[in-house]
Amino acid sequence: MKAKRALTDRASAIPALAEAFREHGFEGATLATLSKATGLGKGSLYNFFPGGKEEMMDAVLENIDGWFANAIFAPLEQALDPVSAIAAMFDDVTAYFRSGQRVCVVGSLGLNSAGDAFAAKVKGYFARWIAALAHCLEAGRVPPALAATLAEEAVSGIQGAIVLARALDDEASFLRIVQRLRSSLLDAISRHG
Amino acid sequence: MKAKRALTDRASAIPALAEAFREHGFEGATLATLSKATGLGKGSLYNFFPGGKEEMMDAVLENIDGWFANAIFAPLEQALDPVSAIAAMFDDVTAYFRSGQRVCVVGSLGLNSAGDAFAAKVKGYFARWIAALAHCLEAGRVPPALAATLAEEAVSGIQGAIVLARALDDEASFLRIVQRLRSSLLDAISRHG
DNA sequence: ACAATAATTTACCGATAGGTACAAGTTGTT
DNA sequence: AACAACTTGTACCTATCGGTAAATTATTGT
Repeated sequence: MKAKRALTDRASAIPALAEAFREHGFEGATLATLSKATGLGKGSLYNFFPGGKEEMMDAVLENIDGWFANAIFAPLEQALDPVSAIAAMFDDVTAYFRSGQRVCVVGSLGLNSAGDAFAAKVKGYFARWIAALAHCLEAGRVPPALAATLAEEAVSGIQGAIVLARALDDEASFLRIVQRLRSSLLDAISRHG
Repeated sequence: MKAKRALTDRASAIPALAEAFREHGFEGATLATLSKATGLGKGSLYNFFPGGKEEMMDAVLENIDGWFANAIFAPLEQALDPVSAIAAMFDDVTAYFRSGQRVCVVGSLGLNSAGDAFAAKVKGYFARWIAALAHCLEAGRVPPALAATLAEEAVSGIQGAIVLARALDDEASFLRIVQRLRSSLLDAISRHG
């Protein structure tokens, strides 16, 4: 066998990398930081990610995208039960972002020029999220135009809630804002359904 | 006379510093970057800001806070004409953030650990904005509880709109989101006024 | 005109950045 | 046990980081 151990170890380093990038940003996360976070020496890090920090961040984004695709996007796109899919989305997102104390790596990447190299992935992540949510709302009989508006508003609103909760160091504000967004979407479905 | 020229030149460097910090973040903005952005040599920069990058960022935050206090917070707190104060706020904010293409330095500071040193100022900025907006809504006869909710939602929503517009590289989404927030607040006033 | 003061340039500092090279150690397979 | 493939630690590289020191060049009030 050839790559089995390599793959599992590379994969198991990614969550730690993600956490380091989350906390320090792409520029702020030094190789020393990443080494400490993963418990891997610099040599090992470059063995798994020959492309350096950029490849590490790429892997992190891939990993995040995979998680969201599986946990969030797929249920929305499937839309078997729009109401509970959306309810689940808000629950999962609240847990994922630790009530706003955990930064969204993807969102924060878009904010400074260090993230230019990842612009396409950042764009794809948000575009897919919004599209999936809009589709789910439409499945709940919300008119397309309103569905698009609400979806955009919800995804944007979640990002804003993270920024605010971090700035105020107050997760209650995150919870309030997200709760309102949730009600707004579910109300729309129950109004039109 | 002693500090006259010093003060004016220091002050005139601040907008350029702000733009550099906006684009690259605190860690990402190197002294070389800041030097190029301001047209001042490293030595001159340290002459005006002996405390280095941290003092530069402090000055930038002070400057931003001053601008917002004057252009945004004061009219809201005064609340002579709530409707036009809020309408003006959205206009000014849209122009200030260039329809979401310009990052909010304060918000982005809160996102990574590099901003820990400025946590108090970041918190104060958002707290004052929300309080001022809530006060203005109350002056428009919106009940206190609803006013607080709407104010929080609006400030958070603007931050989210910036994140999303940057991520999608689409200022139209910023404009749509902010337009909806504006309507939401003005409607609340016209409903209760 | 002149001394005092402020601003800028230049050169420099140690520390650390991201990244590479490679030898030594593990590991699984036969 | 032997072998190749994979993994890891160490040492090292150059560039640049934030920051400093001192010399030089305007400005300034008197």
